[in-house]
Amino acid sequence: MPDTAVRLREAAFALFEQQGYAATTVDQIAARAGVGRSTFFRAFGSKEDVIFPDHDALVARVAARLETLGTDPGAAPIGATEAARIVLEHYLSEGDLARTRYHLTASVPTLRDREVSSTTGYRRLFRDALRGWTGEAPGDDLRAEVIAGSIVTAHNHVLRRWLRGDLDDAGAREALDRALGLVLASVSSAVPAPPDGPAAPAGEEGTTVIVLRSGADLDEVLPRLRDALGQTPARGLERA
Amino acid sequence: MPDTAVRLREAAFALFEQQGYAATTVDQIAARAGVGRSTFFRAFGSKEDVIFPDHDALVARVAARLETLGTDPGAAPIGATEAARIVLEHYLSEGDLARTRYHLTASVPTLRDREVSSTTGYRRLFRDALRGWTGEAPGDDLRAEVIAGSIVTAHNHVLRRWLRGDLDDAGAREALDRALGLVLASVSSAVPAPPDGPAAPAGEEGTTVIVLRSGADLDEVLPRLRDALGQTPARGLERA
DNA sequence: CAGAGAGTGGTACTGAGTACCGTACGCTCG
DNA sequence: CGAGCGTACGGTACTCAGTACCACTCTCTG
Repeated sequence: MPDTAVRLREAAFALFEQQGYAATTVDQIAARAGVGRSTFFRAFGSKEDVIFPDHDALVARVAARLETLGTDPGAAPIGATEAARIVLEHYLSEGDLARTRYHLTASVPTLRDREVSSTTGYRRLFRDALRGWTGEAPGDDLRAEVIAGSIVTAHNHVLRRWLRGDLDDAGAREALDRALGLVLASVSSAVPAPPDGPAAPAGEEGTTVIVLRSGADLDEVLPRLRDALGQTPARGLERA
Repeated sequence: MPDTAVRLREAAFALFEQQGYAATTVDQIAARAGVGRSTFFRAFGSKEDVIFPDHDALVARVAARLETLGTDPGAAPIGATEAARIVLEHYLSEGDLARTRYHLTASVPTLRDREVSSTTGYRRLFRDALRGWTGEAPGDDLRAEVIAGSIVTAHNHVLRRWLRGDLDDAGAREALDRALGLVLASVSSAVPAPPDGPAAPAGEEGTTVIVLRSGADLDEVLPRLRDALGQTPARGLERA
């Protein structure tokens, strides 16, 4: 990052913390950094961009890691975990800068929207990479989307706890491993057998049964289950 | 919606489709609707808001449905499914208006960000409601976040297919049932025992069974279900 | 020394969003 | 019936983000 951009970023963060984001004008930032207004917009495209500087580079690194995933069923969870760790490590290396940004984004709706929309970029990245794992087609990739979303959610959950100060660096790394483990374990039951053909496995026509809080009265439930299934032969959601 | 707001919305959509979003000014919208510029900003807070009119009301309806969830382990998935269906039905009732908005949001980055950030609102809604199910604390609710995110992802996946025209109304309703079933099945294994503490309903010990895509092989499934229940006597998720 | 190119500052403009004021319409209450 | 009152509207003036453009000044090179 060029020298001018660094001075602008420092000036911006100082003013934001002092007067708030909305009350700070680009003129003030440029003046404090000792440069002209044009220079600010040349360095950062917008007032928001000064908050999220090297975001694009981070996305590129994650994308590069995810591109090596392939279709190996075992490699996908490991690669995804490593990709998520890249993002976490980036924030850890930022230290207080990341925490300052967190307090800004938490309080300013505009910045929160911006951050949220950036997580969508990660979701897309993981989704596209995971398609090789789930064997789904681009328009019809529910499982890949759900798994990708869960990974990003798990990462952000841990990151937010670190940003709030609930976790130190080591604790965050540990928590990310555990969170991703839990997510991938509960989610990989939705991943079918490795793709036989190019598209979805056609032969799978089984019955999926979810049982919640099954008590001792199983023999009482089964007949009612049979009734329920008889009433809605094709598909449906029944509560017995 | 007042008469003036309707005229403004129609004028806005017409101009957006004709000239594009960025090239259309608020002055033009107001002029076409036959009102002053002030009136536009009184009716909608901003140029973006005219695209997402009754969004707040929809959020409120979903929130109201989710508030009745409680801690009953069986009620949570059903209530969440119904809440998601409220959103889908809203879009279905909008018809072409929703599809026009989709094409706008798909092509204009600003509007896409806006829509993405609105889905975060739904995620929060579901997460908070699901906490009673997972028995987690507000700061430490990874499972609730993952499940909420998965529900929203599944809903949006189906919605997007409908918006693209891949699904008709009936197909969308059907697909939502299936998608939520798949998501809840793969995810509810991550839900631990219902909280033993004060939140748990003490007397109710029934068995909740959700059946999805039941085919003709019921007699083949039931023994395996019995086995599965035997293996995990307290609770669990099995895929037969 | 001449000239190309990059980084910079300044000026002028568009357009969203806000604040404020005057006014017209419809209402109720005396 | 008329006086008051609240609401919706139109208009003006302003701030500020973002864009376009031009002029200047270095530095590096032929």
